[in-house]
Amino acid sequence: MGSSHLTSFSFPSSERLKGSKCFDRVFREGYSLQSSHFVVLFVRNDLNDNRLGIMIRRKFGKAHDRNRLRRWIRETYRLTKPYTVKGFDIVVLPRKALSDVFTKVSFHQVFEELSELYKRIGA
RNA sequence: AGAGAGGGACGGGUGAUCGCGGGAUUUUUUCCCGAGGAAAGUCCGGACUCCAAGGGCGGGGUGCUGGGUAACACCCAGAAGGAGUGAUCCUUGGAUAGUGCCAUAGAAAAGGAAACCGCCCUCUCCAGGGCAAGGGUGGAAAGGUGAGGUAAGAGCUCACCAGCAUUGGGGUAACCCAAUGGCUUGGUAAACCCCACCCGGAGCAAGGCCAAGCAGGGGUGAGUGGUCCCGCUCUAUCCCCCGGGUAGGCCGCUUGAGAAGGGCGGAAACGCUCUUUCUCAGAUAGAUGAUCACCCUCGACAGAAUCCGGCUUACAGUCCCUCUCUGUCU
RNA sequence: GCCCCCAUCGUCUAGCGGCCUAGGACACUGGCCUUUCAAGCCAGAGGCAGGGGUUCGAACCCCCUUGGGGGCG
Repeated sequence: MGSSHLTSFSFPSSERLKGSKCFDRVFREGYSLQSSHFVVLFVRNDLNDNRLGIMIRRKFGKAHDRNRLRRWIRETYRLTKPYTVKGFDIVVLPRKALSDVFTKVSFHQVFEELSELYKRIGA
């Protein structure tokens, strides 16, 4: 019971989306969900798990801010894993509106917004 | 107490839970480590790797002097000039090797030439001659100030000052001091340049190995192409273009001009030496975050990507050391 | 990550350190013309990315910062 609880929140490297072919497939065939600050693209894969990819442009901000946003997106994915439908390749993109207000945004706001989008995957 | 000057250290802490990267132990867990003073800009200097092998040159860089260093455009000490009451700070080769430029204004902007308003003499005027003190122009006007001298003036003469040259002395040197001489020589080298010293080029996506796959394919060139560019020289069936195929894994990859402490040398930067001291990120879609509790001053700038030595830029706040000036009290 | 390049009116661009208070084209505004619009003519507004330095004087020369763009196995 304890071990299943541990694995449910983990984030191994097999659950990360790698390779430009995989990204191209999501962009070409995927469905999109949008909020005011994020775009989530997803497409069904042949695996039992989800795979998460994050794309943040250099234009978004300095390296420190890009790292922070990437960690927040991954943390949100990790914490909402038990409530998310399995078997999809997911790509998360920040929109331009986020980079303008990013210094004032907290983790909770990102978490609220992204977890809503994650729940709608596959619907 | 106030106002400053110089230099250094730190960059929230502790505990718990979940999660991530690496290593050790091993077959399943457990333990250990895990961003910065700037990791940044890529502005310099190296180490390292490749460029078939060379050769000088072009070209580039640095710029008071001496020392330190693997090396530097960095650091330390000193010199000259400038700013400040001061602690301190700022600047730095050569303009008598040559060339160029100095718009407008101004008479004249650099082989020593020139005269607009002027001054003086000859003189009725016209005109001729002497002069550069004063005015004016300009960022800058051909040494400055004072006295003598003169028709008026002028280094024409003299004194002092600035500057130049020579000689002597001190200092490793930049330079300083003294004497003598002739009376004088604009600014700009972050303009070309001269002098002294240094530099081959590209960069870890360098480069090497393995696996898979495609087509041992087609075309141009023979003094063309490549070694950063140009020229010379040397070498080779080589180079380039079009089209096609992969874009996976491993090595490089982190122990190093390393850190801490002690001793010695040195004025300092720094160097030498010892410790059975410490080992301190190594990812590759790219690891540090979230939650809870407590405390304080409620946390700025901001994230390693081959590695070091600097410089520069960004930065909330806290602490320490040395020194200066002003005011008050004893 | 490493290595380069660029920055001039709203846009595309000229520009020997002094002629530059920066020229031209399109676009914009106002006027003339036209019954009206377009075209044409006349006039106007609007810029050297920012900060230091060299120079008597910088769009131009030298540093630093910022913002764009490109190349690589």
